[in-house]
Amino acid sequence: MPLKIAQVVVGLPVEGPFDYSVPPALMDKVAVGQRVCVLFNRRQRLGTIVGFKAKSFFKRLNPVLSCLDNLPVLDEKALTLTKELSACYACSWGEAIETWLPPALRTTRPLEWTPPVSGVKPESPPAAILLHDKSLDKRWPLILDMIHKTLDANRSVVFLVPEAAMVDFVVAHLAKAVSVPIVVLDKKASASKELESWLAVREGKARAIVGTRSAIFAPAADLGLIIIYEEENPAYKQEQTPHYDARTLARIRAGVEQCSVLYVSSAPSAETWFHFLKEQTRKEKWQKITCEAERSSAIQIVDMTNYNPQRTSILSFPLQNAIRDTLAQQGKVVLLMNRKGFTTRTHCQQCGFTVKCERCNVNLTYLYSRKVMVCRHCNFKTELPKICPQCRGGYLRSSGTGTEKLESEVARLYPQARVGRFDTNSKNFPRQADIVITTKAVLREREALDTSLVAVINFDAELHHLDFRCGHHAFALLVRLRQMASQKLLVQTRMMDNYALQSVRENDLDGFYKKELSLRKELGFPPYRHLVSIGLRGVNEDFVFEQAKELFARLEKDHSPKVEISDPHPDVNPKLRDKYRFTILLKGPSVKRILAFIKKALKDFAKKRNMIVTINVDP
DNA sequence: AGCACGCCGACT
DNA sequence: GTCGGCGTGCTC
Repeated sequence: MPLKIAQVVVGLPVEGPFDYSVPPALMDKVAVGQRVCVLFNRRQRLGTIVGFKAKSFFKRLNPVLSCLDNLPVLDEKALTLTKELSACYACSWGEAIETWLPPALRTTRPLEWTPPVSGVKPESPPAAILLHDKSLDKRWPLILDMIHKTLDANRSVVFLVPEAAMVDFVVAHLAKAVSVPIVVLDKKASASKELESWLAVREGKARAIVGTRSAIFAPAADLGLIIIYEEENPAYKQEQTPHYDARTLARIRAGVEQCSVLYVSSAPSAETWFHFLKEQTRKEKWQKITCEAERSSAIQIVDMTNYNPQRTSILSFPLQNAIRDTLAQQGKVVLLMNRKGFTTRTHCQQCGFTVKCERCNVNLTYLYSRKVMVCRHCNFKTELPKICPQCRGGYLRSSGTGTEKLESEVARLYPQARVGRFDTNSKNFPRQADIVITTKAVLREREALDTSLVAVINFDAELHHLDFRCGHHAFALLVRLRQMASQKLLVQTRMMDNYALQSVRENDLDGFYKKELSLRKELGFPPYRHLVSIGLRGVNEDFVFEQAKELFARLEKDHSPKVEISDPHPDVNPKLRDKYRFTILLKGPSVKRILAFIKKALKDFAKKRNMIVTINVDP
């Protein structure tokens, strides 16, 4: 029997596929992986053919209106990868495909393209390698060697970096060593430029690809190697739906393509470390390479327990001395602070009123440089009020230290030094400055900097998050900063016995992972068990909370003993952009199992107009 | 997602 | 009576 019916998925949160008839005129054009134009719910939409069948249960089928590509842009591997993405991150196959496609092809715009000549058979079996580099200079020869081997075998390389700002640095490194053209896939290019680069990859004209997270979908022909640079960076996880993790997708894609994965990091995530511990014993294909450092810089920990920054300075005396000594030797200093702006709280001394963002209910930060108050979440800006808007009497007083305040403090203490500031909004690093005040944004520049002294002003702020990964974040921060400092890393803290701090101090990196993994195991966190969060948000606080409680009751009803469900609770930021937010957290041994369970509960949970429900796997 | 259908309150 | 508000269901 002829297979006349096309199975089509669309980029909406609906399960498919949907059946469409194929008109005779399109009979020899349609194919699996082809983008098509279809009428879906009375509207013209982009669809993708994922299969064919002979008969449909539906009486009246709409026809496929047109084929958009001369040849299907999604091959079998892309279909498998997107199917997996939808299964692991709780979105529809159609949504996964639209995530895979470049924005220009998420429309019903037609495309003419020439397929690559491919079909290289892999010479060596695929491998997974963790390059744990305790030194910064030894990683590149190893990385370039693997790239050369892959390109020489006529296979392509996808090089992922955590943020767009690192692309140029990596491209510069590769350009010196690689003779083939390097193409960059990133979202900051215009849609047409982006499509141009994407097509160069799809047509097999570019085999060395550098990009951020989404480049994990690069349609590379004969993919041989995926590199995940600075693997521990949380930016590999997407913050919008679908909340995919490029590190996990790299493993999935490697399985589909039979290619190798190289994780590069000085402080690998506990999850990746765990995989290499476990897999090493099973398959020798998983291997960890450690680059030992020749030397490591000194580390000084300053106990701030009995220190009152109000009375003296936010810079402890040991830090002041260290800065003075470094400046005397013409060395460069970098000071880290996790708060931007001048002051972080402005309140009335008479009535206690605090200036807050009405949309997010958080204190506004005062930016001295631009003379405005700004919300760190929604970017709301307002003037600094002269008198208290509540009691109309008292004057407002500001407190809390940000990078701008620190800058003025440093300028006061070291009037002879050139002081600069660097954060996510800065274009170039102030290389001429003797002392640079910065946020974590400095880490993306670290390989190109020559810094003698690095100091963390308020290390404890890194540990106060309610995130189970904050121990590792603090650890990774210290490891990388220590590498950045040629002379010394200084840490101001009131938590002298914190294990992340201790293991960096003792240079006992393996010890950190042992401790971290045993904690994760004990508390039932990834990688031992998996978390899935259901987020509910909406304008009416009571309504959203009621809905969250009802969903919780539904989940509890057929409670599987292997899945733990938390009560609905307000988020860390309970109100953001005028929406109240609640979360239900589920914990269990398998992601797919938890998702199946959620799907069942969500199925007859009536969708509400004024509320958004999102699912986040291993948030 | 986004649109139609339907079931209740205040209007010419 | 009926206009239109939003809650609910469906999309091949």
